[in-house]
Amino acid sequence: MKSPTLRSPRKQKGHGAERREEILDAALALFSEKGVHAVSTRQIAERSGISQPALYAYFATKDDMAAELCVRAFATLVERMCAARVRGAPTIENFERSLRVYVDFGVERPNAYRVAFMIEKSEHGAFLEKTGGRPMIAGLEAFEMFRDIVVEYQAAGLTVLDDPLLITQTLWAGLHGLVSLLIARPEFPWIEREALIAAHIAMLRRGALKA
Amino acid sequence: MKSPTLRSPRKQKGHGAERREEILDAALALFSEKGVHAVSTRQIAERSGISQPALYAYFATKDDMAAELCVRAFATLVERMCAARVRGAPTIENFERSLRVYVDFGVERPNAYRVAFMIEKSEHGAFLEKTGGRPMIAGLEAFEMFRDIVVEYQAAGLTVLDDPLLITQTLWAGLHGLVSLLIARPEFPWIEREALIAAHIAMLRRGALKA
DNA sequence: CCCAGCAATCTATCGCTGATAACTTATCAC
DNA sequence: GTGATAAGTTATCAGCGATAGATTGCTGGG
Repeated sequence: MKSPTLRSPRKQKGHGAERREEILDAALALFSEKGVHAVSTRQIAERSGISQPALYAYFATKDDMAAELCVRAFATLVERMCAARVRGAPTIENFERSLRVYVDFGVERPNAYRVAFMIEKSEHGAFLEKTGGRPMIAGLEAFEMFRDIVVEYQAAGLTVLDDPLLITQTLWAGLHGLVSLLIARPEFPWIEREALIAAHIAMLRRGALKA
Repeated sequence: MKSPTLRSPRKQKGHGAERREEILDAALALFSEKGVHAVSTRQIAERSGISQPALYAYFATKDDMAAELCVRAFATLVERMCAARVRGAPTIENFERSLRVYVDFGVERPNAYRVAFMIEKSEHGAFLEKTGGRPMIAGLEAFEMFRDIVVEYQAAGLTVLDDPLLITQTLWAGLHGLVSLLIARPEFPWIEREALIAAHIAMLRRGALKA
């Protein structure tokens, strides 16, 4: 008989990948609640129903868990941007829709967004090294998809500038600013969010596309 | 009876406020080298030439040191924006110059910028609470100066939109995106920095001002 | 059936962190 | 001198991420 109140009921063999998913589920929930930094490996272990060192059988470091979640999240961003792209000719409306996909992703998946673009190397020793730069690479894939979209509009003669890389980096920075501030400073006296996002995207579009 | 006479400062090696400045100097140097998170209170103490607990006679927490440095840095930002403002009529060139002041500040004082806008509440427990939101308030002062500038251009009929707050928040987000990415992702394959900054500012200007 | 082997999980612990408590010393007022 | 007080110290705390080594439970060969 296994009483749930017993302190150390050894958890059964975790069937490999399933146990790993359980840990990721727990980590995702906690990270989303409190942010990566505020969550300890002991908390993740407790919610996963295993001991804290057992985590290290599945992940080399705590950052690795965040990195894994981040990579997965970015896969969905690329997916969404790709979907938004195929079903639209290069028009102003579709351009803004593409930018909107990016903003929505960041607002909906703040912790994935944080790990990929807002966490700094210097902040925890060597995050980029520890995770092999995998979140960054996943983020770059999204960036390249973004650039491909920009190339379409530039080829159609709709852009103010000619260098697609310059346009893409500038637009990306513009979008990132809004997303990261909304994530990092939710308590700031923002005007109504929907209006702000719409106005921001419209401003970027006016700055990037002709008339 | 308690005499409210001013007490002469009984100072030892570190003459009161001087000691405090020594600590801030050490902290600033270390923070700039490695980033706030990567510096421990023991390192700061060692460079200050005192024991680690002695720091807590001058600062309630480590975050307090960062906050103090941040507030000072922002005072210089407001100063610079103010200076750039008084000597310019509302023209396109002067508008871009104002935006440029902000970007230059962020690039030159990355650690102050980080503490004010890139560090999150969730990242270290309760940074905002612990520091009484002082860095945030200092940042808001800069924001308000920025809004005042925007109001000038709006009053001169140069802006595309009418709501100064909306314009300011949008422009600010656009600028923040570039600054924070340059700070957080220096290893990203950016195009040449000067060209990027100029193009970014020009894009924001096109999006915000009429023709 | 039993038991060796092995992988998964445990308890215990390391060195580090930020922060606090309690003791000591230097400098002042009287 | 003699307390009082400010400023430093040493010793210590709880919590962190991560590691070492003992221990449990499953599994395949006899």
